[in-house]
Amino acid sequence: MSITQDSLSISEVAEATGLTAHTLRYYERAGLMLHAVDRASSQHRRYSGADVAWVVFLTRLRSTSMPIARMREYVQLVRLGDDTTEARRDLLLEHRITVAAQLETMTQSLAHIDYKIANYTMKVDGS
Amino acid sequence: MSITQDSLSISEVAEATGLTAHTLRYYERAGLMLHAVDRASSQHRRYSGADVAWVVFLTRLRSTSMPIARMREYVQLVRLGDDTTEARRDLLLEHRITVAAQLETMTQSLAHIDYKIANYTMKVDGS
DNA sequence: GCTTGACTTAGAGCGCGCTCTAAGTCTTAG
DNA sequence: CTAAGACTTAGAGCGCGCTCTAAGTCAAGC
Repeated sequence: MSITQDSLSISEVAEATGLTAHTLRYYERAGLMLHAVDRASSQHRRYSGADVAWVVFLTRLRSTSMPIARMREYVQLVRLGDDTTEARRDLLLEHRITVAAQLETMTQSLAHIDYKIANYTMKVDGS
Repeated sequence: MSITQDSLSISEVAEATGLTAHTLRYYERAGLMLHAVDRASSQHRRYSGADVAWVVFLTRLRSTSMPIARMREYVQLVRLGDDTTEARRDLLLEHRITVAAQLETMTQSLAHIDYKIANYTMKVDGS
């Protein structure tokens, strides 16, 4: 598709980010892109490097379970420019707290699961 | 409700586990309990200590994102008794792998988010 | 000119995990 | 005897995050 060009097709971005083309369109519709993605003359989307970097950032928020609606709030702040720096930081800080709690819970649960695994292994291996 | 009695009502278990009574009934219907919960003469559920401990274990599996269907598989193995020890261990080991991956991804995403927070803080605090 | 295939859109559909509703039962207090 | 309140059931409904469908457009290769 692209030879040596600094914009990518939707399927290339899907490939690069691990999202599907469907999901990329959905994210754009959901207002998660900073601006509408550029189009080729064919009306096909052409993602810039910055677009891709942004999508990757979105996947980081998602992988930490930030809801789409909250991500949209963040995007809106970014769109508003430098005046919202503090608000953006606060939003991320708040999110950070919930992520840390999640990690804590998961880590503890994993420890309990590991304990169970160890017991089972004793039963299996031991006489 | 219970004075000094070793069985708990559904709302007490809800309180103790952080689940709702609705969810507790749902879990039972979904086949996640080792056996139907005992009933008082009023037909109200009476959870034993072991029942509560099991529910807590279920919440550990859920907090690590194990799907309900997979949890049900595990429960079925437990019901089948000692012969399934190895199968149960394998199921937990497999789950362990996905949880570890999740933790890894989340931790990395959190690091990126922290980096952003640090940048914002510099902008806010610095001149 | 025709076919193939990657894309486009609007909008419907889906799977999951709850979450709630409605109607009924039982126990206890007044 | 009545009313309140905690429970019961079967089954419907919901919110989220995709995921898919159908019909159409466009560009490239034969």
